[in-house]
Amino acid sequence: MNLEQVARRAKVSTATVSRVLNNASVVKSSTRARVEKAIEELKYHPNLHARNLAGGKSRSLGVIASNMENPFFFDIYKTIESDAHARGYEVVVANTDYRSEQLVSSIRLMIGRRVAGLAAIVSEMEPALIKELTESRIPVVFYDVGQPRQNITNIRVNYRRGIDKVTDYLHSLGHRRLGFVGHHAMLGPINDRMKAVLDAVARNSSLEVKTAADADTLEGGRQATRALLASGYQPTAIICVNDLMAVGALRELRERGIRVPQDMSVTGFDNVKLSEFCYPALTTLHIPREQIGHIICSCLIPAPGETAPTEHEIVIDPEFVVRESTGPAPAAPRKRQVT
Amino acid sequence: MNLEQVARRAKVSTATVSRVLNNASVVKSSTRARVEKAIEELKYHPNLHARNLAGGKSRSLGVIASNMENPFFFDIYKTIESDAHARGYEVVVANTDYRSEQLVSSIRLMIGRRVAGLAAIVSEMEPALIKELTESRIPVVFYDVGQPRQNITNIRVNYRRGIDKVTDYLHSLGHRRLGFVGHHAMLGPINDRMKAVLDAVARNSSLEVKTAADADTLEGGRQATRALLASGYQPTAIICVNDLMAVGALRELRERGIRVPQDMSVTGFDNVKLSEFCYPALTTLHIPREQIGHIICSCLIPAPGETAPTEHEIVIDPEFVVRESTGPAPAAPRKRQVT
DNA sequence: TAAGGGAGTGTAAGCGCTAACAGCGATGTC
DNA sequence: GACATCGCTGTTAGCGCTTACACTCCCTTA
Repeated sequence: MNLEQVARRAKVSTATVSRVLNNASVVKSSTRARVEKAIEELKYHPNLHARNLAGGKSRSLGVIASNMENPFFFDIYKTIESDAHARGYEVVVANTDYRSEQLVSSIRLMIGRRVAGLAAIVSEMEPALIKELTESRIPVVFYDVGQPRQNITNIRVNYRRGIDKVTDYLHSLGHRRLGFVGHHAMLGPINDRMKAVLDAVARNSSLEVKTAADADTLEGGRQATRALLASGYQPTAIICVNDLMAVGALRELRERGIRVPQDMSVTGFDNVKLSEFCYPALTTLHIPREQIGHIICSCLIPAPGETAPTEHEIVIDPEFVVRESTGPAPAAPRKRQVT
Repeated sequence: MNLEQVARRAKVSTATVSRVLNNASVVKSSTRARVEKAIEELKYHPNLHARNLAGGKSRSLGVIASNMENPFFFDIYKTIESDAHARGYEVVVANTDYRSEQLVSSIRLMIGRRVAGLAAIVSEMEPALIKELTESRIPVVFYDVGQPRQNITNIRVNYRRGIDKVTDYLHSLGHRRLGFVGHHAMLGPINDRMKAVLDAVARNSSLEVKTAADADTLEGGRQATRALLASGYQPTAIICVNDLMAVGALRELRERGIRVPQDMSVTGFDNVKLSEFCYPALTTLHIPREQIGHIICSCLIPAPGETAPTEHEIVIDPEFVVRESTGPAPAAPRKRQVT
């Protein structure tokens, strides 16, 4: 089933069929009708590869994320997708599972597909990629990682500011022994969150902290919390690298009979929808995912009659959201509870 | 940057470059090295569209889901993706948001991409699609909807059996007034779940039920529950169409001061990971998502040296999982509580 | 009435790649 | 020494589409 067969059946040339497909208005309506009829009858579906090849363009965006299972990434993706659709673009996604070799192969794949723009919402990085991407001339937006370049825009979150709000708040509630639950991606930005905690502790000699890490999942949050407590360390507050893992932490604490927030405070990060729906609802830091999605799209899709945006680094300040999972530190040194 | 430029730089023909790219073993290793060097230096990325067009094949699968935000769909997708990767296939996804016109356009898109196989994990349907797909000769797997055909395999869940387990269980615990929280996709399979509840109630005159529906999200579950209770109806158990919405229901109940399971029992469906991590953990029905993913892949990707599978309908029996969210019906007619 | 122009359609040259086939030295065989 | 064989590489015809350009009517306009 190709253009030619449709053309033959409609008694026109392939060019005319192509014009109908791309609804160029030059086609006479009677001709158009004939062609459309033929298309319908033949159940013809244009070959997108041929189209892209011949057209040279692609009207599609690539989105690469570390872990789509985490609603944080998904929410950004969702926004990008709907913005892109609104402007007639397709979007194709890829997961990296926080592995940089996956990042590399995904980016190669996207370049191979000749996407019109590429968003990398990832925590891992491969330095060589920057050069490769620069030379590809494709508009790129990196979230969290990478460095701004001619065609590369960076979006960053001011983790330090965010984490400081959390540690200050916890400190003001009397917490002194902190725990940090992170995930396995020990690269740049995640470390930013962790380092921000460590720095805050370093600045204040009354504070201490211990860390644990596991996979970026509900189960991972639970395991990391288990590991943190198994060591015998008795924090009064646990700062989690994100909401998903915080919900996992909540579960582990509940099973140990440790009440939140009476016995232990817990904080998340991202302000994912789930953080309002879990119990207790999470104190967390809001990252404006929709806004990020919009920004990404506006960087990637040139507004009609406009040149590429010149802004190269955008910093976002997370907003502190207090809910139910934090409270005053328990007054007396709490006896370790066993389930 | 195309094959020809690489060929020129490496002083070989385009065919040889192509052979290197497809690592045909016939190329002399010294030649191969020269070509690889040229590829590296030119930062050459083969154009996938040209490749697919010329090759005629595609080694990619399409996966279409109603709502990737719901971990149920995502888990299946994840399994398909990893199986596909293991066999050297790419997978490209699309969301339908439960809208059948989106389904149609997504399927068209996939056909246009000439995917090697197509999985539709959707609850909505468009009858005309079946014929279109049959004629496309692409191997297709439908989950929940559609009818088996020459090239179409169907996977179904025996919702009736599952729901019966739930209603029987609730009945044995003394529940008589039931609520059902569904979502807006009022087509086939979802209705199956709802109809199964209605039928169970019809079979047993001591039971009554009232239904409400909203979006398939946490928030939707909460809203539907609110609507259900706002009517003044006082169920002692709420059966939710899936876990995600059940977690939303849990939230609404908590805010109203209705304790689960003491004042109200709640059940989910799917046994998504979240159902273990929410509070209280959900009584639910397990649907083996990984198994489904594996089945789909095995239907779509022909095993080497094997013909297409002949199995056309596969029925899955959900398994009942009792957790914390269900308990005996409250003894006395409960006074309506206000927050 | 002839020239000009626009509306609608056809022709054909690619887009970048693959793969069948051809070519061509070097080696082996009788 | 003639010839088949093998290992490697080049030539080239598409894959299905888009699009510049050419062309044909038919309608204006002077």
